[in-house]
Amino acid sequence: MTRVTADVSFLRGYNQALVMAVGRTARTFERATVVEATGLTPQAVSKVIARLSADGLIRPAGVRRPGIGKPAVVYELVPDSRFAIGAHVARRTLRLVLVDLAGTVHHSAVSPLPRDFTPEHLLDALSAGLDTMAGTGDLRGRLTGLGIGMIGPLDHANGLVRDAHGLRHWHDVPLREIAEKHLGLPVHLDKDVTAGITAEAWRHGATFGDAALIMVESGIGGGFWLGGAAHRGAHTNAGEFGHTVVDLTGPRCVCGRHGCLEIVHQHAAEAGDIAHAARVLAVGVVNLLQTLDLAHVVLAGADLLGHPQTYLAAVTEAVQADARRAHWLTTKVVLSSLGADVIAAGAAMQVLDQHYGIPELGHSVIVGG
Amino acid sequence: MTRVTADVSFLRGYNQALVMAVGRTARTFERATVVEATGLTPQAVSKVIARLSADGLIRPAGVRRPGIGKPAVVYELVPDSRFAIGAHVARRTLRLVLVDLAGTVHHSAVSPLPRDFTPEHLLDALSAGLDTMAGTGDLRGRLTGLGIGMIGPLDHANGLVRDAHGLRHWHDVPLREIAEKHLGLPVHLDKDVTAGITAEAWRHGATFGDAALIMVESGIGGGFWLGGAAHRGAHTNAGEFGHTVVDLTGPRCVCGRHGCLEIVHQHAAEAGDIAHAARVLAVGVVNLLQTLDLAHVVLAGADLLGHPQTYLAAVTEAVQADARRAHWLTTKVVLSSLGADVIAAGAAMQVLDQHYGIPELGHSVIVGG
DNA sequence: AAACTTTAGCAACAGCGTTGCGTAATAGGG
DNA sequence: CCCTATTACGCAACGCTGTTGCTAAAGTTT
Repeated sequence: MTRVTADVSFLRGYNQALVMAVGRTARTFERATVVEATGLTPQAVSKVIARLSADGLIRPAGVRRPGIGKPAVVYELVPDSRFAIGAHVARRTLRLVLVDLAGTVHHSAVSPLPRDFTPEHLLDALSAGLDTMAGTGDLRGRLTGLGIGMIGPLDHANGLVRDAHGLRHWHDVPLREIAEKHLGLPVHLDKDVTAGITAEAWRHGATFGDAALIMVESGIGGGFWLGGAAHRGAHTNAGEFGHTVVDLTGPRCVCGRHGCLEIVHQHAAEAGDIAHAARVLAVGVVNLLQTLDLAHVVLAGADLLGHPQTYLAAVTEAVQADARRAHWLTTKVVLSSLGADVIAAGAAMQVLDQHYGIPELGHSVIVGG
Repeated sequence: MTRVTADVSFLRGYNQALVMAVGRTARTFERATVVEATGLTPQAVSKVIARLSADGLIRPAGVRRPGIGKPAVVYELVPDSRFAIGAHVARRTLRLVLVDLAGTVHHSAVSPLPRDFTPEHLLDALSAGLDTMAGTGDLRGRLTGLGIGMIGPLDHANGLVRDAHGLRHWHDVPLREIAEKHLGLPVHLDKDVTAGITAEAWRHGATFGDAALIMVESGIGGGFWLGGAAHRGAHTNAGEFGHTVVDLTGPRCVCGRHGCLEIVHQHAAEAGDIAHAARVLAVGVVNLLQTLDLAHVVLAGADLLGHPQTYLAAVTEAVQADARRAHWLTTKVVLSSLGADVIAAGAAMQVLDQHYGIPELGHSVIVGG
């Protein structure tokens, strides 16, 4: 267990991050906007704004005349002041995206990976992709790092791929370390679904409540945003949502149990009954709501996005049927606005978040073993 | 949404809480212990210790002679320097406990509540119980408040009971407000299961990882401790774990869905097959582990504690069978050490936690509607 | 008695947000 | 044209935090 001590530099980072969050959410903002959103005094906001301006992260963008009195200075985030590259490592493909400080995806590219690719294969593909991305513009000094969203299981805290599902050459690979050495960039490693939900949270800003990203793509996974941060669990293994039992008498799943959401859904989909498959998924989603009480559910993944309206309708209907019992149970169900880029973009945003997001405090890590 | 700003007073409270957590976990401690546990400088710890000593929260408890050099001063928490009273409001009973700063339960008392009791009934029972508790010793100035753990749904942030299950007279009752007025004490209101998991976390200290309290008592509920804090969800409605579907073709539940964990479990229990009921519950627990990746599972509730070893064995077996796939997936399953007091004690500890626990920051509240 | 080791704490310091108050910039009224 | 009200901004002093540098205290060992 590690525990971060709180000193004055934490205050600096924390309040700075609050202002950045305002800038990311609102297109433009002024001092009074931040004061209201954060509860800081105007004077404190002035100091923070001065620091951020000096770093080139925000800039004045005109004035607003309040009718009477001195005009207010309007600021805006400088989106292209910082960039990060995100990678989505799937079983057969590598997707790379370039994301700016505002969370906008600038470039997106997919390249195939060899069947049963090795760490070396991946590093070469990353290296080549990074060169292409960096070649599209002069990013020197503005590139904060590379985020990798990958299938698990893995160990986020130590940057270790434990035993990636369906990949033979990935047992206890210290991917973060070797990638940093090979690429000369800070690297952040996380589960694909966790990266994905970070993308949604980063773009929505501080008002984003507890949420889940439901991903259907060669399996069913869930990424969680709880209490203002990504939830990874005790061993970075949260999100194996597809392997929750929804049918005690159902068919045997690859995981050894019977009637997992994933196998029941798969049978329905393979039978061609997508509507039924979507309703099965919806049962699982309502199970999540009962357990975690979420404000947002975001749907993503290639298999799901192949029939977006079918899934959206089924899940929305099930959620509303359940919420009908209580008027205050409001949960928004949406399709991911980033589409197929959501994992890679989220991985990039995790890197940006490490620098310009709310710093973590009292972070306890239990390393299993 | 409200967002708390970070200022120097936050630092004070935060680091103070770190020291208090050390004192609560370890029976005795010295300056060097805190330095290692928190990462603070020795000098900073000295200042914090001086403040806490002045408040009477900790005191010197001898010296340790390191063999060579100046002896180190050994400190200890002063358990009876602060107290809180906790209430567990169930459908037919009210349980009250007196808890000290160390988390020790001093007195526990159960009194019956009339069928379909009203808010007035409860206030009278609370009032009478508090007088008895306070009469057992002079608590003036040392009683920090009353915590209430109650069946939901309720609104934790606003201290409102929305519509307590099975109680007719409890629709939108501002219980926190009227109880504070009636009793002249600060009152904290939360769901029973959330209070329960707080008890476990408070007693285990900072090393307590992600955890769940599984409660089987006229229904099945779950309380969650995630990322170092209680997880309540977007509308204080997290934990309706009993109403997750585990059998798509199962019997219809009171909630309207089919094959909820609660109804399937209930059928098995009513048939007298407790071992089978326990295995059904275990399926639900493993579902939780798959979703949330927990480090601890705590079992509680009157119905479960009537057959403690049966349930403990079934859940432990299921968890280990699942973890067998990966050596690093370690989850501890235990029975609640506080037994029947866990909810009431946890409610009391929530009050203590508000004063002497880690202050929350960046806490966003979404009020549904 | 002198040297060494370990622990404790005083004093000065840098950096944070806050407070008090003066200044800049605009519109409207006399 | 000038004055006033209004709105926004920022300098300067302040209180408080944890940090740093250094000294003092209280033991054991030689």
